[in-house]
Amino acid sequence: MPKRLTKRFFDRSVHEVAPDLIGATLLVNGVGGRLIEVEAYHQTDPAAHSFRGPTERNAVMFGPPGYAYVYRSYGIHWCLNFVCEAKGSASAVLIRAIEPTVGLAAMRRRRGIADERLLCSGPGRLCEALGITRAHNGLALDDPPFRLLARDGEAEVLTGPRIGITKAADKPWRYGEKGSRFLSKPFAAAATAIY
DNA sequence: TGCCCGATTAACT
DNA sequence: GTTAATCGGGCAA
Repeated sequence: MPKRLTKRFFDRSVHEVAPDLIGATLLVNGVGGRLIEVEAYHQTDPAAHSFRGPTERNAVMFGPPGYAYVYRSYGIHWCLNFVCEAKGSASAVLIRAIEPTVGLAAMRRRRGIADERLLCSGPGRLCEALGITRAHNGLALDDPPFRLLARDGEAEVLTGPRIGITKAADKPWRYGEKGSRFLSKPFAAAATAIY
């Protein structure tokens, strides 16, 4: 049986946690799937919400690791992050894509579409499919409604530039499963492979 | 206070 | 390829 991820798993550099999450299973109230694509953000990173210090929105990022940071994107969508590293380092992993495996009917109903590939491929889309809202901000990742299971075996992970940012756009802090059709965008052919 | 810009998405031309 | 939807934060006035 796959191992549950605890708060200790997240108490490491965000750049170690991010690739380790690829292939792990995320369920919210029993609905979800396999993590396919994530991005790392750190307080020293100009693209991070925490870069300019704590605000009401990003307060969870400044707390202990192993908790969910959920924020409103473009005033419309929700986006889910996992807080990493020791309290105060204000780093987090943005969850960008999931391969839906459990609760397909619930996800299709929430998204209003049938196409499996588009159910959870994108940070806003997966939050809609999993029913994630502001109510999940600050909740522990090792307790219900969350359920996180370590990946079973190895994964081929690619890295490349993050999506949709203008600051620090050159940093290769996007991580994703090689060849997955559930990526929000494919990786460049020259993307570095790590395991 | 007002204005601009986003870690986005779907529906346009 | 372009644009609307819509809200929190940053910053100028």
